[in-house]
Amino acid sequence: MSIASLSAKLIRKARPASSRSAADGKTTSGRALLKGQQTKMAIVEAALNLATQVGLEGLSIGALADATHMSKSGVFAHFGSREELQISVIHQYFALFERDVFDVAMEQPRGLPRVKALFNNWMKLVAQEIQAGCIFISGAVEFDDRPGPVRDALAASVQTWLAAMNRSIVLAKGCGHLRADVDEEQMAFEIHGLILALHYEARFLHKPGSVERANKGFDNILARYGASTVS
Amino acid sequence: MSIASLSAKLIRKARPASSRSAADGKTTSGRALLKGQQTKMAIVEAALNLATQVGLEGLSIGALADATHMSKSGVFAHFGSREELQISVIHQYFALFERDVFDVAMEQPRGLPRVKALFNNWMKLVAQEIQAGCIFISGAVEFDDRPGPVRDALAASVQTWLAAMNRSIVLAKGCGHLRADVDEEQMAFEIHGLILALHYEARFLHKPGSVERANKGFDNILARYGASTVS
DNA sequence: TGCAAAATAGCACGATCGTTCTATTTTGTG
DNA sequence: CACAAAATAGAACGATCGTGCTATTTTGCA
Repeated sequence: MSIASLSAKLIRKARPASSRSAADGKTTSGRALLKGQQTKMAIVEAALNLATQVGLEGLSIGALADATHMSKSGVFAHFGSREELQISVIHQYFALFERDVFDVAMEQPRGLPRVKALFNNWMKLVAQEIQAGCIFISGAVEFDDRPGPVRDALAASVQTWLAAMNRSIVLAKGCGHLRADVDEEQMAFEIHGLILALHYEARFLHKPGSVERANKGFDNILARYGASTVS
Repeated sequence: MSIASLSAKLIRKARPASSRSAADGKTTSGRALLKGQQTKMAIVEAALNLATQVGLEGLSIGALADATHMSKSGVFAHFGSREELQISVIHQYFALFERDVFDVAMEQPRGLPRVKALFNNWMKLVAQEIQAGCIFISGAVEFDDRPGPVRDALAASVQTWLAAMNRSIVLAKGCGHLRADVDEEQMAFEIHGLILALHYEARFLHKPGSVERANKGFDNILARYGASTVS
């Protein structure tokens, strides 16, 4: 099940290759990819690596050409514009997020276990991004004042993910794992804040113990919103 | 009293003019400024306005020259390099932060009232920055992977402010306004998260009700950390 | 295997950037 | 008022950027 089941086709449009098989040149249906699509996937992957370091705005076609040992025009031809490249990177990151954070958590039963799993996976990703940067966070700053298709794609991805997080909280409340008077939006807001504070203090300020503080903050939130005695 | 009393001379170095009088051409000592320093202040002010919209990295000397009706080289001569311009903007923003957030709050008695005032002023600034952007937040993303003097100046400013916030919490604990077992760093971390979530959800996602949620989050934090019955 | 089509490279363009150098104007002061 | 110094303008530089155009190479299929 994908996050997009919440708001179908919001994200996935005209994405030719599956998001699962990363670089083996096969789709989920097993059909071999054309050479062009294969290298395009490799380019997008390299672009994502680059963007996590320099941001979506810092992503340049020249640097990407060097990283992939291709010519500028060779890279460019796959996208037709820099904006399209940025959007591809956003979709790629969304797919990664879906796989590493969402899908794994969905194996947990609905309710508090799933909420916890979503948070923990999210934490795990952001914690490893202390070295690499999260384009959902850096992109928000880069495009908050810049309307256009890139901003739209980014906002749609983020909103889809936040909606998924929200929905898991609603389900947990429905299961009786959270207090009946819980404001789900409020709880999601506070959790989001913990992630952002972790990213800020660990990645920018290099403050030690940030991961522990984010985890402790989540415990505090659960203690406030959780129904009496749930582990 | 200035924030810098916490870590003296960490921020202020070789800042020729006072940060108080913004554009009247007088220093606090009353001595008239030379024309050059006057226009430099005007440039920095315009640069800050620009930077809140396009970020420190998006700040270009050409655009700044247009905004101030000057020539590129005329603007440039005041700083000698773009980095120095960026650092000037950071110092200017820090001064604004000090005046609007810190100094006003210091009029409150130490303890919970001062902590609340610091948060409320901070909120007020970030809330109005929903339209304009906060360079302490955007700058963190832009320079988290880019070592150098600009990053150093930014990190020093932010750390000075966060230390001030932290100190006010320590004092509140000392006053008995907070529970004796409060982890001040943890509390500051969670508050920082609320501000960051507000900036993210309101400015980037345009989600309504974010200000209220940040305020509610602060109430929740106080409810958890506050000593029994304090208004 | 041959051939059209797809993929990639090479090159050049206009624009914008930070910066430098030199000339001109403006300022402050003896 | 005069004159040195400070402030500003103007033009040009090398670099980098996204992008378009045209060859050349590579691919996949009949």
